[in-house]
Amino acid sequence: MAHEDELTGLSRRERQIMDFLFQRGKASVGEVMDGIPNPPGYSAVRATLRTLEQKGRVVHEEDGRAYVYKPTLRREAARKSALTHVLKTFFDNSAEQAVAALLELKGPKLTGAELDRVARIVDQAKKEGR
Amino acid sequence: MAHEDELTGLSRRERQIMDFLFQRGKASVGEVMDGIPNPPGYSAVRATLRTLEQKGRVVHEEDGRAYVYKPTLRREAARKSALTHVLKTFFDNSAEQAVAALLELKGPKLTGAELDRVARIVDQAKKEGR
DNA sequence: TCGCTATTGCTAAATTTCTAGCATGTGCTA
DNA sequence: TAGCACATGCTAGAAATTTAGCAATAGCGA
Repeated sequence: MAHEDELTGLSRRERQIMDFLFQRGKASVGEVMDGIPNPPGYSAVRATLRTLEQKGRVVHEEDGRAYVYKPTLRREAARKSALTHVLKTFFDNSAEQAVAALLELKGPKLTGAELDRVARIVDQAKKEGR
Repeated sequence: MAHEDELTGLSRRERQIMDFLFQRGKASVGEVMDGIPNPPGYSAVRATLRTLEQKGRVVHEEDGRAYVYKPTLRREAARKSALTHVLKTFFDNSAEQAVAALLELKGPKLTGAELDRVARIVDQAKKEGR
């Protein structure tokens, strides 16, 4: 299960930076530095990114002279992995409870239209289920 | 925003152990050791737990001679914090997308009854929303 | 009671993470 | 062309994490 370490195998900074990259999709060293709270110096960010590349978590492409980094794991897969982990850790693997918490989290900020779309998603799942 | 560090401020082992504690509710040193993958020795687990206690993340009570540790953050709050983070990092803060991914994740393993309950939750949210 | 086992307290060392800074190269512009 | 701005590669030191091991104590069964 090489998957297990997908989430746990990173140090603090590494994870912080990975999260930012997943959020953004891709970013240069400077963008990472500006984007994370309590950032270290430029060199430190570079070094961490280099480590992540060595670990196979990110790749870089060149944009002019500058490197732009992006995660190797597709967003789709990363989402799946993250949700699985949260589900297992905090919700006893109950999707039902997780959905409830999710809706409550957003609370009044969820519009009726959004809820309608969610309802449709649930409906869809039900049809496919049988 | 002392909340920000709620998730990021922990080292690798610390997070791994915290996750386990959230999952279990509470656990002794031995249980932690048996419960996590690639566990270090007994002493290492103890030391980490002590650190976590010092950081205020767990407390211990005594069960006979043995210490039993549990998170200080209530499960409710921990759930909220974890979901918020996942939502922000992987779903552009879209609860809708997250619900979709959640249902897809479980896929065929979701029973019709469970989906019904989810549907009811959505309905409920809709009513409260206006 | 005696010895065995399990547990904690503590100390210290190995390893990893985190960071800064210098050397170097490249393009841009005055 | 000379100098500035900005990027990378690299090295090495500081700080934090992770780990092991020894001493001491308490319970429990033979």
